[in-house]
Amino acid sequence: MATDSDSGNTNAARALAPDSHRKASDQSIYEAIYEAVLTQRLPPGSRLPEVALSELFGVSRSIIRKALTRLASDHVIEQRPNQMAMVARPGVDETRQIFAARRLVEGEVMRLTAGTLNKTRLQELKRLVKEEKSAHQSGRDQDRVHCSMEVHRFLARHCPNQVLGQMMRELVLRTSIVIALYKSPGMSACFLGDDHARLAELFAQGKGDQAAALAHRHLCALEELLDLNEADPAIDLARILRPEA
Amino acid sequence: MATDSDSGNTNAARALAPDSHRKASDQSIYEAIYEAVLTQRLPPGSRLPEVALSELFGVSRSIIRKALTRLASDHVIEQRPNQMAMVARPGVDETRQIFAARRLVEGEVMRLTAGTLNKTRLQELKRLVKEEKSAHQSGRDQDRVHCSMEVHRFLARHCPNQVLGQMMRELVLRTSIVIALYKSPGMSACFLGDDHARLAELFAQGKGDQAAALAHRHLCALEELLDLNEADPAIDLARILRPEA
DNA sequence: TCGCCATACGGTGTATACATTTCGGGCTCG
DNA sequence: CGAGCCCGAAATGTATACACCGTATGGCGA
Repeated sequence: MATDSDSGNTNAARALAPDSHRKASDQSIYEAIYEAVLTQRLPPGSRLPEVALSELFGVSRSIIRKALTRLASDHVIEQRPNQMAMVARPGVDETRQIFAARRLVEGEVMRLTAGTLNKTRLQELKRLVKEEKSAHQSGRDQDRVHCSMEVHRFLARHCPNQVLGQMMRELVLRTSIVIALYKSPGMSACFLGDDHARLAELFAQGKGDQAAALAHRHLCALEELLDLNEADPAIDLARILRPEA
Repeated sequence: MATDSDSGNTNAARALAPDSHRKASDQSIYEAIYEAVLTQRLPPGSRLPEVALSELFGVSRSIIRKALTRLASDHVIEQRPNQMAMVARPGVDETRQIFAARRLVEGEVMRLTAGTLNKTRLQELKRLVKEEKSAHQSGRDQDRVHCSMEVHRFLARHCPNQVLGQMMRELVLRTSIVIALYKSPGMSACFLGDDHARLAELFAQGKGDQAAALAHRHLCALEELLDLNEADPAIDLARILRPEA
């Protein structure tokens, strides 16, 4: 069986900091890991050793520990006593709850945000959607995922209610994690991007309720695409071999 | 240094731990501060010096800093560089957003939770409501606040969707903070407890939608009671300058 | 007397040393 | 030959030392 630790460590290093992250603040480290998890460069279960990270970013473990504590608080990573932190690996039930919560929150964000964006913001949104489509057609899956996430995060960022916006951002991240965990093999080829384009259109027209309904369907479709009914045997084995309370 | 009542700083000490918290873990410290803020023993703006806390709990600053980092992540306290942490003091706009978010989340929690409680749980809920009423009639405001919070936290804890439940718990805490900040003078005498009793009744009958509607009205009424409209800087300044004796 | 500046103090920011725990390799015994 | 035990490497948990920053205090000059 492939050893988790080896691959996880190496991948973490490559996915996080190419080279230039000397003397980083805890905020920048938090954001680096956050971004890496969001774009699925750090897959669920990736291990994050404090010493390796401290050497990577050129700071002491204090800073790393602060960043990890914050990430754990946001459910991005799991921290167990005397064990290396790892990117969160939510179970099936939690996954369904995350989707349900996100449907609720994102729907309201849509309602509140539609019609409040000026021309510049709308252009930016449409550019994101366009870029996502382009990345999809070019087969650049990494970029496609990034743009898809950014569409949702853009809406969360410009929601008049920033409390809800922050919640939505956290849920978008957790959604990204569970998608990476439970996506079926050919799923990356599936194109949900039309939804984003239509969403942008509804935003331009200020039709909040319709945008909310579309987002709701969008998320339902996304959840349906996941292998939540019969988890992969590999995942089940991984879960069984890593017992916890 | 004199630990007399020279300033409001050391009030935190009295509100947090009488004496028995030697050798506490970061989790217990987190919970102690969390509980103190929730029950308004630590009012908004209270300062939380790391050294004082470390001596109070009998641990080093490392543990304190971890607890404070988590509390800041949950918007319980505000942390500025090179400045003492203080209990959060949200502005008027954020307060409205917190209420709006909580209406959304708590409504859904009601819908999901109603009808799922067994007899034991229902009894426990009714006992809480009863205790709240008793505390109110006896004038024990501290206990009344505590029970009122516990009613909502109880529902959040038993919501089938724990992702939403956790969100609701965070919103309940933030609501408690802004209530302490913006409540009008005679507000503590106002009795919203009947709502809680009716809520418990609707839960027993499994009427989720009605429970959600009631919770919505409950929260609207609560928000209306706050001094949010004429909240000019004078109020904030008065609160800040007050030695809080 | 009022206002300004230098200095001291308290507090946080960061790094590091040491203790404790976990996990894996390798040896030994049945 | 296999199972169990021992031990060491490595990671985290905790405490502490030191540097930096912000603030308050007190003196000095106009």
